[in-house]
Amino acid sequence: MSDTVRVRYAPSPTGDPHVGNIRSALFNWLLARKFGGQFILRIEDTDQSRKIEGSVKSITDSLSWLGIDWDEGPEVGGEFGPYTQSQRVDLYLSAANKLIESDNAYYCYCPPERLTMLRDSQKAQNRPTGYDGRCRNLSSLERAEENSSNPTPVVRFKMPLTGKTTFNDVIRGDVTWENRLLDDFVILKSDGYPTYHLASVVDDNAMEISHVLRADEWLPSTPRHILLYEAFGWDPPIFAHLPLILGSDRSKLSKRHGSVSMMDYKEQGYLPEAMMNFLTLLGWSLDDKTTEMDVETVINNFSLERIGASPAVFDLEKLSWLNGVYLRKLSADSLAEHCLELLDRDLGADVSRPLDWAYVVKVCSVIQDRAKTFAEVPYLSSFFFSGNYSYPAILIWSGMGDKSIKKLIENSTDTSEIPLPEDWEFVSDCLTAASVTLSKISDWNHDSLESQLRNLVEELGTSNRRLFGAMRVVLTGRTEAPPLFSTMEILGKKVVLERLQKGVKILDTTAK
RNA sequence: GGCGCGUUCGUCUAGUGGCCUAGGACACCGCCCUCUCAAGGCGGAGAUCACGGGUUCAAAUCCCGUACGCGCUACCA
Repeated sequence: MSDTVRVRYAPSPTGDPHVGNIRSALFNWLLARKFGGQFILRIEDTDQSRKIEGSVKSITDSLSWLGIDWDEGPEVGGEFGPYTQSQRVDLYLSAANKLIESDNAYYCYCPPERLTMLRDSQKAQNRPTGYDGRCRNLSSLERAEENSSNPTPVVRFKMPLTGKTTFNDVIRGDVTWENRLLDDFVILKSDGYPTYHLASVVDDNAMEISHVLRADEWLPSTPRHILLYEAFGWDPPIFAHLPLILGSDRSKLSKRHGSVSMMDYKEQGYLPEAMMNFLTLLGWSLDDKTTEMDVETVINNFSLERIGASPAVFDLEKLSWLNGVYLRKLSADSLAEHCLELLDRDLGADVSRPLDWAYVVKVCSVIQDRAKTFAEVPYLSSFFFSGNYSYPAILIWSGMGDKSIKKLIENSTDTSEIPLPEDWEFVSDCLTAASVTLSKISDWNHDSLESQLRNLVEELGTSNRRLFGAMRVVLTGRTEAPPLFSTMEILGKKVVLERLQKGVKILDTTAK
């Protein structure tokens, strides 16, 4: 198989590509790369009404972001082009004519209204829907007559009335349909454009596609394609229908399930490596215990045999976790690079721009273990950039580990109604003492801050938890933040002393 | 309604007749680490392998049926 693999990803330009769609692209690409074949990008724009401007760019951007490249297609060309179906209409037209000549297809003059009525009455009678073949056996005289009232007929494929159609799906094995249950489907529309069925078959043949890997939703129309190949006298490619990707309610993943377009994930701060890894696992597995894999590993081990048959739910939580795994592998520098734009966008207006690069790198190094996506970084690090935050004095006790107060805060709408505990004066004194101790420190770094403050805990007769916890709230406005000494080192002496003094003031004014 | 596909922990999955008293990962719970939150380490709970029949010395794995879910049922792709 190694030198004959030619696969394609054939999206229609109807908007931003969907996660499931890109997963199909990925599996095709993986197969091509594994076996040294070609991966072809073909734009299926045969539905003029659904075309959306900018879609092709969105498609190529999504692929490129993930690191998926194509050997033939828009931008790169290739000897089987053009790779946009609207530029190949003459091919489909002559293919349709060939089928008419060989009595495998015919003109159908039925107006859409008749088709709708037909379908409605079939539904009303609980009968299977489908074209009834009215124009299937028109004489040339009748055709001429129909043509004068409807000069733009469609072309329908003449389905065999008997027999069965079977094909072997790599993932599902033999699948069989009764021909009499299949109707005469349209292959050429009245606007002269082909339907998907004709266009994909003609192109897959012309482009010498060896394997068609597409979503499971295409399985029911595969017998049509097989029959088309037969009518043309062509050899069909190998088919593999990939399991659907579902939303949490187990229906086909769609907009109602949240973000489904690939670029949304880029914007939400996910890494392409993580997305690639995650998508790979949706329907494929390396073995019984590997979940973290780089692209090379996936390519080297990829095989159709290990693709599962059952649909998979898109689990955002697992994606987030996996993204965290990749995010933690980044250097502080590259993490900073990824976050700079987001920080610039999301940080408050009081933060002066441009952001200081070295400072951002330091902040990122301490945020890294706490972020699952880049998008979370501005929030997680905002207090490093601005002291313009507020907190109720009572939050200090929550920071010191007082669970009952923590609960009170959670359950109250107005925290100013919660009275400060009796030891407020001592806490205030502790903060002042810390401020005095720190003001004497000349070598402002993590280790000396740590040793000085640990000594202070002893002197004050309090605990690490309480002193450090109180300081954390005052220095960050939060009870959850990166480790205190690193935070202080990054913040710098001046800012730390200012915030401590402000904290004492907040405490004292609240208490009086 | 018709046709098709699917069915192993909540989720992603391993499993291709004996290695399965069903393995891994996410999520969950507990412990450790610890100045908080994470990260990390360790451990736990969680699947009568949808159900019912066969075949076989032996079935999650093969066969048949049933149920449920999903997909398709356009001059969309």
